[in-house]
Amino acid sequence: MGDKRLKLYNTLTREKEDFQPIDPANVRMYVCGPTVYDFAHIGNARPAIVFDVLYRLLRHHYGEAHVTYVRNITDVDDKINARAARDFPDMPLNDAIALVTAKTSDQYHADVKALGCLEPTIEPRATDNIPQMQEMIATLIDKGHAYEAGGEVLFDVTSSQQYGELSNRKVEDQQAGARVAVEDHKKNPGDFVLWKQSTENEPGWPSPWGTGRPGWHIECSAMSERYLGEVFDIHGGGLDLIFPHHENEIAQSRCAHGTERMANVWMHNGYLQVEGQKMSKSLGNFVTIHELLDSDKFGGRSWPGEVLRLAMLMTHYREPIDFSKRKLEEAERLLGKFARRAGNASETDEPDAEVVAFLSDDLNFSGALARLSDLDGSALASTLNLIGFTAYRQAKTTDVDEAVIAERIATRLAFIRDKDWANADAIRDELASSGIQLKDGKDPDTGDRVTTWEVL
RNA sequence: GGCCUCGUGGCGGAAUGGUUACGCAGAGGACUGCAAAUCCUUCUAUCCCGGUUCGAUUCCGGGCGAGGCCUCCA
Repeated sequence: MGDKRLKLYNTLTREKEDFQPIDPANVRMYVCGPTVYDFAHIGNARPAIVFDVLYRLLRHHYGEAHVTYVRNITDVDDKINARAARDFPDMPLNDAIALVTAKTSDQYHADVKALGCLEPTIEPRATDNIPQMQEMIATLIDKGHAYEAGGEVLFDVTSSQQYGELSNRKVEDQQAGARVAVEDHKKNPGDFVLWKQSTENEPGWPSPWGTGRPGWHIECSAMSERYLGEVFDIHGGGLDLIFPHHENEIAQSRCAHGTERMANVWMHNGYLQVEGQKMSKSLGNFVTIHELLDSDKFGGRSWPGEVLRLAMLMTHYREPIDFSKRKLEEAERLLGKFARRAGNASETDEPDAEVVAFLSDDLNFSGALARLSDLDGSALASTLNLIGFTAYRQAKTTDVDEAVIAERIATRLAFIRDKDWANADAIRDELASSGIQLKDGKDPDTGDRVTTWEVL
């Protein structure tokens, strides 16, 4: 039976299973990363955050040195080409592409860092793995799973008995649907591109099938093999990738390697909506991570990265999430409460076992959250640290002069002793306007007023 | 047309074959000169119809409703 420490829902079997690593000394996870043609939107933030929590949890269970997390960057894609041509029409296409991919991937790194995500162990780029892809394509041709036609190399979906297993689709049904573009050179409408020839100014690499570029699916198969082996533990991504992307990855890898599976556990996060509607450019509710963090485009203000992180985690990763200002506000209040309860405690304790147990049950973050409310001090700080919250306490403590505040508090207390409420309240308002919130308490022994403060 | 999810209180959101977590909001209270913070108490819920069962929100079937994929969108 499986390892009882962790249960994960597996899209392949549609069941929650005990997780059993192939090699506990090296637990291997692959997550589909961004295609760098445009800044990541808040929907893209969800898999980054969800699988970051899983990565941290795996490291907790198996040890930091025993988990390998690969998240790719797709930097060869026709959408990138189109964007580069649009944005830099006067530049040679390949130079424009380099500019677009560099700028976009830099922003992506800044975005996910602000969201509290650890860097993956390895972040391969598609363009650095072209030989690996070509090798896999050659193998697929040799084994009769792929063929050349019309200047392309195509995967023959009828060559794999199990094609459709992940998405529960049958090749015949696809044909019946007839919405797949039928192209003359394809043997079957569902056949997909492994390699396509490039024109002179499109990005291209020499190959036995002409100078060209890889199809979208082959890169993940090639890179996961290179860094994680032919069969690995967990493959993650968004729900919308189940078909065709993941289905095709599985077909490629399984057929090239002759293995029963590509990854043992397939995990998919649910979709995101904004204020009850699908996010789309036409509705005008399309928001990038960058805009949420650094502009007032969403809800009329900017939001700290950890607020976005917490808001994203408040809904179970497999459920659809309705992203809203109200949710962000609730997350922010909660983080503020955590900051007060954690105080200045160090993060040296072991993370709370109950929280770990909740998370280990297919990332039940809501249960974990309920338990977090019972914790304080170091236990709270350490547990929050485990799931990637560290900035919530320091974020806003810059730029305050404690001596000045102490002086103001003393002055106010003197006014209060004289029952000069007007002057006392003036000081409180003055500090409030500069972001300092005073809190009056009572010394339990003497009964004297004790005033503390925090940054709003 | 095929396939996949999901329907829990005002909102968010867990869990469960037998007292329905928790958070936010609301109400009341303690504390306070007034606030803020904190603490205590408290009102609201399992879409509809069948079936299995001693008992279903949970399992099964049907219905209704919502969303998604089938088009190189996480």
